[in-house]
Amino acid sequence: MLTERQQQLLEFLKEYHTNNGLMPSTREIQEFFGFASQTAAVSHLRALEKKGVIQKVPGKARALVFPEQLDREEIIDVPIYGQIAAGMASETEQSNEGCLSIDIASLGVPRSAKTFALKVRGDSMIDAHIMSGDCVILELKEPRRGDIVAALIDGETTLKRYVINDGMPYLQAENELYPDLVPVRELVIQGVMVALLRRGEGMVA
Amino acid sequence: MLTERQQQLLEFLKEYHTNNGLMPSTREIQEFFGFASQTAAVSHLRALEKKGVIQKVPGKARALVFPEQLDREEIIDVPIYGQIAAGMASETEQSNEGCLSIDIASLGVPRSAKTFALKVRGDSMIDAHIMSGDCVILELKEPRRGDIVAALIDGETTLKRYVINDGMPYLQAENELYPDLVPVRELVIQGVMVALLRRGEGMVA
DNA sequence: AATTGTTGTTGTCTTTCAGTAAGCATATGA
DNA sequence: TCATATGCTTACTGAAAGACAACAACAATT
Repeated sequence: MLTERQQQLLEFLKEYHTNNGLMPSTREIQEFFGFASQTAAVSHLRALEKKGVIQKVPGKARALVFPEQLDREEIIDVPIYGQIAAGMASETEQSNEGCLSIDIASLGVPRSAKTFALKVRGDSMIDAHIMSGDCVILELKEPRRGDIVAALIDGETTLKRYVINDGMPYLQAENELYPDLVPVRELVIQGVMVALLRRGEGMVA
Repeated sequence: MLTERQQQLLEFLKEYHTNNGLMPSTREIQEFFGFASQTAAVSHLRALEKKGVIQKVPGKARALVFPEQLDREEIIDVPIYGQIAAGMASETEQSNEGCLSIDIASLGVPRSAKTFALKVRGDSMIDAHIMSGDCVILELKEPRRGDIVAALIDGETTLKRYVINDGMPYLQAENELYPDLVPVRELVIQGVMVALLRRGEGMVA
């Protein structure tokens, strides 16, 4: 549908946008492609708009938008703090190992929610269908009974189910091989699981 | 850290950006807040930049960026076509039920990959820890043995493991209660699973 | 043979827009 | 008390940037 030249232009727009967070002006496009005239860029943009791959807002500077960006939900950036059951001494230690960017609608959390992510290590939650290597997204909020939580228990963080029995909260593994973590000295809930992201093709049983 | 007025300004910037896909000019900010001067907007922006919540590119029009947007990976929009094992007559029938926007690094697919998503219905893949209600992300590519695939088999689409035995490909459920889908009349692979998104807090066992 | 789309050119015009100077009142912390 | 941050005002400048007119060569259709 797009010609080769138009494809090149679109690619430049995308690259410029991801690098700079804004759109190039027509003269910047002109310069990049070595046009002698600014009008060349303009007419190319017109062609791209006609084919629907960009939208222009007339009269405004750098006012090009990708249509898909417009009807996209708001994106939030969930920091990945590290691995669970493998450290994470305290909440403040943010060993920021990258970010997970996803739209709020798919995550299903309010816009104001404080969220973070942890990579799961171990199979203590396998019966809740949480595998080793999965990335769990947690929200900072009060847990309700039955929630899966990341908890700091006696110095170490684990992912377990939060259960209340006779008014006594404790942690339950979802694997018969693991014992419940009954009455504890200290129990600090660090986050409540709200979503899970599994990645990778080599999903061998 | 931010004053109330600065918070209002930031909120306006975000709202304007999500609505229009670009940043407001200083004069548009002025107009929105009813300032008599454009300089008021400028100095507010300067304050916001000093506090690190926005970045300005000097000399360029509408050149405000949110820092988190800059070090963000590229976002791709994965269309959700519908439910699996519940229809989807053909590949072209895109009953677009929203979109899942996520950064490519977290998805783990190349930028050029053709992807789509399906909501899982049923528990035939429960032993591969794919639950009913999960959202599987699939890529349009050739399956390799052991991959989990969405396949059109005799008119209906299902999510199964792709197995080759004696040069004969067939589909295997990951649940003892379900039979293998052995030699078939037609076997069209619609996508290979590359990721999975589980959502919702009520993750009761 | 005629029309439309692509890919350009030279020029010109006008608006948008960022940036600065200079000033003023009110808070807030050192 | 003095400096600094906040939250504005009026007035001006000049570059940045969009838009248009007119033209031209070369496809690809119709």
